[in-house]
Amino acid sequence: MTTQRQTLPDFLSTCRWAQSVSAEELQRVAGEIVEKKVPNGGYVCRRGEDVTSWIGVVDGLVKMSNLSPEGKLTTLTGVPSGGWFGEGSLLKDEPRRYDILALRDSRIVCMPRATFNRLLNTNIGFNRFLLVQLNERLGMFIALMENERLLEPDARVARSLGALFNPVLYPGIGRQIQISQEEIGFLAGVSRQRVNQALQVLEKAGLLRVEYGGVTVVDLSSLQTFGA
DNA sequence: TCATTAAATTGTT
DNA sequence: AACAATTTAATGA
Repeated sequence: MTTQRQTLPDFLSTCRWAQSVSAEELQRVAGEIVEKKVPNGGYVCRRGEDVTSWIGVVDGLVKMSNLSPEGKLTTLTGVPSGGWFGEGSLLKDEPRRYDILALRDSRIVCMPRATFNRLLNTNIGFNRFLLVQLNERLGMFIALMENERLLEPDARVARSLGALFNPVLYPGIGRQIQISQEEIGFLAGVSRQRVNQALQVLEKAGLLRVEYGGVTVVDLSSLQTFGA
């Protein structure tokens, strides 16, 4: 495992929203952010909780999921390293609507609501970032619906994986991601067996490499448009 | 460091 | 869903 210990300032410098924040302000923000480690399978936050912060993934992978009253688990989306989420719940001032689970040991940072609001009230660049982020996510969910309705399993797997490498939402993510085929199945809405089959097809097509417990993307744009 | 074992993940039916 | 094979992680000599 390449467990590189990235410092908080290092991480923040890779975040797009930080580009529009002055050095002094960023330092102040860094001091207000709380770091925490969440073990594989642990909760980053739970449905129904008060939303007290905006959440960033320094290293790791988390998923938003929802447990229905009948006990059916649905995975909505995954957030890899470099991603921030929860701005929707902060802006709406409502309890968190989904469980966030770590898919592997993850380093998480929490920006307190007060800090988030200060940036919102004082920094136009930050507001513009949020617009772009919300717009990008909206596009992602629309594409997701399209995928589920129109595409065959190979393409669903390809595009679900491709979405994890969205450069706008998750900048700085490499080409490799650690995720089990079972979890890819949850994200793509197909069985683990079918994921295995699809990954082999995609590997033969030269779009990615299959590894134990993860994949490395070789041709991202082809992956994101597979089946078009 | 090496060997053994358990746990996780993959590949196939 | 079940099973065997493979890879990794953990343990202790």
